[in-house]
Amino acid sequence: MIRLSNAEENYLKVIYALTQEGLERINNQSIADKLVINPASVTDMLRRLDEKRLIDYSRSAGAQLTKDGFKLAAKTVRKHRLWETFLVEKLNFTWDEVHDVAEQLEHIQSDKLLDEIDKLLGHPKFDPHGDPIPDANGKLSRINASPLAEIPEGVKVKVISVGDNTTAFLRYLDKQGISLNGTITVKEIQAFDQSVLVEVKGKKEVFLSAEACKKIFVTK
Amino acid sequence: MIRLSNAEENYLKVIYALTQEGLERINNQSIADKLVINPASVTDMLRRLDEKRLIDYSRSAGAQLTKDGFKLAAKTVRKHRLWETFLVEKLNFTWDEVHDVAEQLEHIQSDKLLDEIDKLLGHPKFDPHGDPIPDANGKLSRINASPLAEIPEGVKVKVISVGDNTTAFLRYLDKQGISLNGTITVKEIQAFDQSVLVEVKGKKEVFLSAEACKKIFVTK
DNA sequence: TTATTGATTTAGTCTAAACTAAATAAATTT
DNA sequence: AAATTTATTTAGTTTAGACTAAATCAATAA
Repeated sequence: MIRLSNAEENYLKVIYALTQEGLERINNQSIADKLVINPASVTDMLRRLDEKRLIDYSRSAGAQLTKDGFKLAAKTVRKHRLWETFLVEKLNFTWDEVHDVAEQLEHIQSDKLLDEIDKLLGHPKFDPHGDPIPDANGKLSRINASPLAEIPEGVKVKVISVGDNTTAFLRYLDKQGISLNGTITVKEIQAFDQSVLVEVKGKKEVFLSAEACKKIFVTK
Repeated sequence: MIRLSNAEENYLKVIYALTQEGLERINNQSIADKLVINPASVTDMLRRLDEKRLIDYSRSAGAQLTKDGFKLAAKTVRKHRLWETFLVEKLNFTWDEVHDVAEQLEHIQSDKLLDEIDKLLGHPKFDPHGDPIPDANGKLSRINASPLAEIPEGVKVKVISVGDNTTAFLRYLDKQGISLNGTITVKEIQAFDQSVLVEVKGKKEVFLSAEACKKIFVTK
């Protein structure tokens, strides 16, 4: 197997993520935004990844993962999410503490380590943020979830995943009593700003901003 | 706390190790040998580490860890050895499989991670090779051990640690039936090459080369 | 003491991965 | 269609951390 640098893995991961998000064309700017780097740097790297046949890249078509690139990207994401799960399940981390550490751990090169962690955790399908963990072939379990922002008044739903893994957002959810698999009932959508009054776990009522509601994914 | 690069941590670790080995003067050449890099590169890095007040460096006196440098080096060693212990204790690694992975894991930056691993393992004092794990203050448990090469004929000893963590050496020991805490009786020291005939665990007799005997540390 | 050997440093080069500023190309708005 | 905005690329720079070759310094041996 090819040995990639951390930077290369991070680029592949971002292209993978943007692809999952359904972007029609992965352009340099969006990659630069995600990685918080200069677009000029992206041009360089995309050319190198194209050289290595990990992506197909052209100015007009943007970047697309090749078969090899997809496999490597999925593996990095798999590692990231397995490590996050491990940290929460085995080492008393909370869901808002795991992202940054997993960003480092995902670059550790050891198939045995990955397999043993997976085994220890019982081959989990979802990470602590509800994101699916790619299996060894890169295949994802999918759950059909909608953003809370699209749920009409009166409907009771279950929280399936969150679309923002930053400490700030997750602590905000903690404060509101919102956690994975918890239930939420939409009480009142405010017409003027799309914020939503919800009942959390059948108890307290809280307001969630429209922004927050786009990042909370739920199902019936 | 200061954030060091992996390379910087590796240099500090090597200086720490050479200091432990009792070298009177840590010179550029010995560092270059351990890291398998060019001595000219060492000069560069030692100056940078001196700049950062992690070592005191001069051509005549060589390199010495400062208080800060020592703390950081000990922490890296602590991480390395805790990870090795974790891999063996929790993830079914064998003692010959852990070194390279721990070389990567030792650079992960997360105090919580380190503390939780330590807690999970029950605050171990020694790693799978019998090397002492520095505590949070850099303090080492010491066991007075001698190389097997210095044990006279007829004496029965216990294996305490090994001075070479390479896969090759450890597999060799496995083959001979030698493991940590196992007993060895010195039967016959060969005059012509200092190789030693030993009885392992009161059963089979094997020959150990003089080289090997320098790397096996034992106690009575 | 001089010669030899070995260690260290200097000077210049290389690579990966970033940067800035300017130029060009493409897309959108007027 | 022209003007403006946005995206991309070019060209040149930077930094860390390595390299080589040559020069210098220090220690040891003849």
